[in-house]
Amino acid sequence: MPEASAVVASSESGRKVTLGTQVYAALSQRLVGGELAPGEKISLRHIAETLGTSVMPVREAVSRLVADGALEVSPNKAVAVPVMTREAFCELTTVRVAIEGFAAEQAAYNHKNSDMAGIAAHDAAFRRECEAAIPDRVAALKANRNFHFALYAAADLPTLMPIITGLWLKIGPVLNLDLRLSSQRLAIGGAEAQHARAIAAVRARDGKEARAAIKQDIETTAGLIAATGRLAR
Amino acid sequence: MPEASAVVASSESGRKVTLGTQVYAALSQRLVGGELAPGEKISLRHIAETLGTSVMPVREAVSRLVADGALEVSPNKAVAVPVMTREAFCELTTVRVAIEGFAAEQAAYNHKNSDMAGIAAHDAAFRRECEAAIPDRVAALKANRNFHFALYAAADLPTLMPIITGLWLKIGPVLNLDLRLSSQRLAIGGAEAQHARAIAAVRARDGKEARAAIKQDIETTAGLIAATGRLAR
DNA sequence: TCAGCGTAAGTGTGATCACAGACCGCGGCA
DNA sequence: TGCCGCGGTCTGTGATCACACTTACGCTGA
Repeated sequence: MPEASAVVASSESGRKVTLGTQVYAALSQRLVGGELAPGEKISLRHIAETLGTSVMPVREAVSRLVADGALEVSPNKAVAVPVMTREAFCELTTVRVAIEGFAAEQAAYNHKNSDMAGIAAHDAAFRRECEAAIPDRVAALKANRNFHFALYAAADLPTLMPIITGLWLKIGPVLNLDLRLSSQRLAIGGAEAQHARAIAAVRARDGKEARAAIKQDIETTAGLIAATGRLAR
Repeated sequence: MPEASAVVASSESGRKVTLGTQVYAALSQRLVGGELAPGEKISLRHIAETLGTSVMPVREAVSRLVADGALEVSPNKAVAVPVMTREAFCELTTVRVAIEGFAAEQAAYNHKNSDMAGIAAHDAAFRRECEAAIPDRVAALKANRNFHFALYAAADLPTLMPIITGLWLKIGPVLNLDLRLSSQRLAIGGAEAQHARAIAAVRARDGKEARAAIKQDIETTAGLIAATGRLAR
C-alpha cells in the first residue's frame, strides 16, 4: 500500500478487526449514508484503490453485501447498487413495520432505565435539526438513524440488530436519493411527534403503543418517498 | 483439482452460479442438516480439499456464514460452529416466534391457492414420518423444514426469506444435536397438530390463527430442546 | 521420569497472478 | 456518410504464494 487511505487504515487500532470487515463497514456507511446512488456501478479494483487495500478484502465485503441484498451483481458480472421498484419498496416497508415494530415493542418491555438517556439524546439532536432555521438534512437523517438503532438496541435482542441493519442497508440509498433530489422540503413529516410518542410509550413500558408509534413513523416517511414517484417501474 | 468432488462440482450445470455460492450452499446444508455439531472446529483448507476447490471460495462462503452468525471465529483465529447458550437459544426463539409468526400471518393473507398443494405435500410427508413404526428422524426434520419454508414463501415477501433462512442456520445445529443425542424419543411434541392447525388457518385466510399455530409449534419444540438441559451455561 | 523449551505444522488473512467474458471505441469497408 | 467488425481494456472469479500467529508434538535436559 503506497499511500495510506483515510477511510480504512485506522492503523493505530489493534489488529483484531480484519481488513475485510473494515471495508464492509466503510461500504455500509457509504450505502446507508447515501453516498452511493441506486444504479451506480461499483468496481472492486477502484474501491480497493480508493481504500488503499488490495482487491481481496473488497471482494469479501462486496460478497457479503450482495448476500444481504444491499448490492446486486448483474448477469453481465457488474456490481451495482440495486434500483428499487415501488413494489419492492412497499414490501420492504411492510417487513420493516413488522420487525422494527416488534423491536420497539420489546424495547418497551426490556429496556433498562439507563438506556433512555442515549435514546433521548439522539431524539433531541434530531429535533434540533428539524426545528433549525436551515436544517442540516444529512445530520438530521443521521440523528434519526441513531435514534432508531438506540431504541432497537434497548430491546436487548442481539439477533435482531443485524437483521434491522440489513433492512436499513437496503433503504439507505433510496432514502438519501430522495433527500438529495427533493432539496426544497424536509422529507420528514411529523417524525418528531412519532419519536416523542415512541419515547413516552417506552418509558411507560407500553409495548403496543411503542409499536404503533414506530409503525406510523415508518409508514408516513415511506409514504412521502413513494409519493415522489421517483421509484422505478 | 485432481479428483472431482461429489459435493460441489455439479460440473454439468451452467457457469452462472459461482463456486463461492456453491460452497456456501453446501456448508449451509451441512449446518442446517446438523452434520456440523456445535463447537466443532472447521478448517478452510480442509473444507476446500473436501469440496475439491481452493480456499478462495471457501473463504468467501465462511465469511458470509460468520456474518450471518452461523459460524464463529474465535479470538485465536479458529472458525467453529457456535455453541449456543440457553439464554441465546431463548432469545432466538423469541425472535423466531415474532418473525416466522408474522410470515405465517402474511401467508394467510397473501397466499395463492396454488401454494397450498406444496405446503400440504410437505406436511403429509412429515406426518407420514411421525406416524411410521420406525420414523426416519432425519427425513422428518427435513420434511418439517420444507413445510415451514413453503408456508413462509407463500407470504410472498422476498425480503423475509433470507432472514428466516439465517435464523434456521443458527438453530439447525442445536436442533440436530438434540436429534442425534436423544435417539430414543421423537423430539417433536404435537407438531403435527400445530401444522394441521396452521394449514387450516391459512386456507381460511385467518392470519391471527396461523400466527398462533406457528408460535405454539415453535415454542413447544424449543421447550423440548431447552428441557434437555443440553444447552451450554 | 517428568518438566520445559524449541521447532514444525497448521491456521486465517492479504497480495499477486492468471483467465474467461463483457463492453467500449476506433478503424476500415461498402 | 453510415455500418459492421475487431482489438484493447476492464470486469469478476479462482488459484497460488507469502506472512504473522497459534498450537501441539517431540526432544533434551535435569
